[in-house]
Amino acid sequence: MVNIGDVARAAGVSRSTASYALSGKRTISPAVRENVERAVRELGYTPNAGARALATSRTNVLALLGQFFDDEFAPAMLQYILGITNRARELGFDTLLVTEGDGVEALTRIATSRMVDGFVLLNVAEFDERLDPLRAAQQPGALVGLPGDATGIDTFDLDFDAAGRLMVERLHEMGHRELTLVSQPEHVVERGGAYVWRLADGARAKADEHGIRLNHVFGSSHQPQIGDDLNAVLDRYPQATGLLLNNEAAAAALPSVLAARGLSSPADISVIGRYSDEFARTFSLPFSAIDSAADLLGRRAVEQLVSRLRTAADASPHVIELIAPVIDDRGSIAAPPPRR
Amino acid sequence: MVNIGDVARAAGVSRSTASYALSGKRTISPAVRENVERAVRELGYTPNAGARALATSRTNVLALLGQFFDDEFAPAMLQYILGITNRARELGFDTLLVTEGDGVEALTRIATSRMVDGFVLLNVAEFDERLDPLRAAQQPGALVGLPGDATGIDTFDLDFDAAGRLMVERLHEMGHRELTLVSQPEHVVERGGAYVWRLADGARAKADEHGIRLNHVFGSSHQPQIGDDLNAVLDRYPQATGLLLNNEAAAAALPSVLAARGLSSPADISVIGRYSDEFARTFSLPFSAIDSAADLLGRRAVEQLVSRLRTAADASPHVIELIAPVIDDRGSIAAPPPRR
DNA sequence: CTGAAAGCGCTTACAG
DNA sequence: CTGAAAGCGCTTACAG
Repeated sequence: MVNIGDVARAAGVSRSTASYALSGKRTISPAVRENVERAVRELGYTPNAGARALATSRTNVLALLGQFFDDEFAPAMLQYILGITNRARELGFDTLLVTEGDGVEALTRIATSRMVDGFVLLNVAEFDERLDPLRAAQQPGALVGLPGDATGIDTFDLDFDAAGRLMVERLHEMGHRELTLVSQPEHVVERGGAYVWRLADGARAKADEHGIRLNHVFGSSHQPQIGDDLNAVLDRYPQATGLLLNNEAAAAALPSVLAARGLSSPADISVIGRYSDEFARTFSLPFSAIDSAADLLGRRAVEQLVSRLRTAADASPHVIELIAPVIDDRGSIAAPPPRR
Repeated sequence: MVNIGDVARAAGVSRSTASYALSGKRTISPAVRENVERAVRELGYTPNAGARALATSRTNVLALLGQFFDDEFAPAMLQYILGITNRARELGFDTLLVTEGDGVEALTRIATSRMVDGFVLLNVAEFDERLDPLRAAQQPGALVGLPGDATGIDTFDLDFDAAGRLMVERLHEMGHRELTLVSQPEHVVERGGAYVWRLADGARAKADEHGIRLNHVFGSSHQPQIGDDLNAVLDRYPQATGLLLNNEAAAAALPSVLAARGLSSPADISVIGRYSDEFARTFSLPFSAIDSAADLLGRRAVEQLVSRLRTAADASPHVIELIAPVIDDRGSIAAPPPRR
């Protein structure tokens, strides 16, 4: 394989001059620079990544630590992943995707072997075991998902509290008086999936403010159970005129359930979901929904991480950035039907 | 950061002895070995990945080159990715996920910088531009997806020809005489998505063999267009009693379409899809389907790649492994309804 | 069974 | 504006 010595020889300069000509870290005479660049082109030279990492203590690689649970909605994860890998590349970084079950072990292994310059953690839980090892690591990190204690780590998430409030507020404006919220499975809550209760608490607060009755149930993550769950909910709360879905599987299942019951939205029932726009487009879920902002959150996390890498690691204070919820209107919100 | 010199000093041996004690590449007296192991534990030593890569020319990292097209079904990709990353880790490798648009440029960059020991290419097309650079690279590769010319590269794919045959055969057994195949969008074909015509050709051959009439249409990749497409197909071929779906979006859209038309499967129409079992479970698509075998294909590709890394690169002949299609029976296949 | 030393391919003070 | 040399942290012949 061609190395910088080959380039230097071909250009008739020393290895250090070749290196400087490429990095631009000191002034090089135009003639020499051109010779070096030509040699690079002709020989097809690319620096050896391992050698460069050893010399500079920089790898230009970020680690992306995912967590994939059977009872959460895996397909949604891809949006975060693509946002992160694409933005990282734009900023000059490659991405190591880490999916092993033991995130603590993986993080420690990768941090101490200095394979990466920084970490992005996905699907962060209320008490996330990966956070202390991350704080102990030499490399900085950024979180997608708000933990109970984000001290010392840049954090990005959808503002789920505001999302819950917004859902209720919008339906209140249209005149609804009773709503039902379908959340992720209770397992997700037990595991520390704070976004579930943050949205529920926000919805509850706003409902109380307006004197709206809010029913709250946990739905399954897969069909056909979630279909049964939805039918049960509709049976149990017949007076509810609006459905809030913080559960992607519920959004995917609801069209069939409504059709089977001879109901349509928004004529019979208003619906607001919370899922990514890409997901809605792929399945064309006909429901207005708060965008998960998966792509945006992933990109923001990478941007912050890289900016921290390019300055002194702790130069700037750590941020918690909660994205304001936005409803993509797909026409499933209207006034409730006349009282039966 | 603690290095092998620190370990050696703490154990009272030379750096080479410490290294050999850890690698087991030569016999070490038990006492010395224990001293070294204790030092490693106490100091929390992990070898520096860059230094090791430089010394050994091995990174223990694989590159996973994805291609994500807007008109194919992105969520399905995650299954391949997870199969690959998980199996790689089991075999001692981490995975660099590469998603940038220009796969040729990415492959060349990563190969020449020696960031990885091998490549897995996803979504390989009939004339895939990444194959020649892969053949030119120092590192071996494995493909998921069968190209027109797989010379010199290990290749894994579902046997789509057999899948098309199996779909038709199964419906023929039940007495169907006219079927409609809904494929991916025509754009996918134009881009070289050979699996589309391989399945269609297989279905066509088997249909001809049995004197079955086979209609073939290309469906959209997103709703609501795919819903319209399905309605158009049902209007246009009213005599067809079986639907073959080589299009995930069609499978996701069909339940609503059937419900809206007052049809049910299999009573009114038999349906066979082709998608991953996980996808079916997440959405509980009620249709029998040939499993994409995404997880299995990803794992097999990694296993072959790693075994090639562990022997001489070209020691064994290259394989083309086509996974035999298997139908997951979900009860959507039955005899056609009595002639209207 | 163990150690001293060379070498992997870079970058970057140091010296001119 | 440029070069000779040290050093990053490993592994592995070479020598004993």
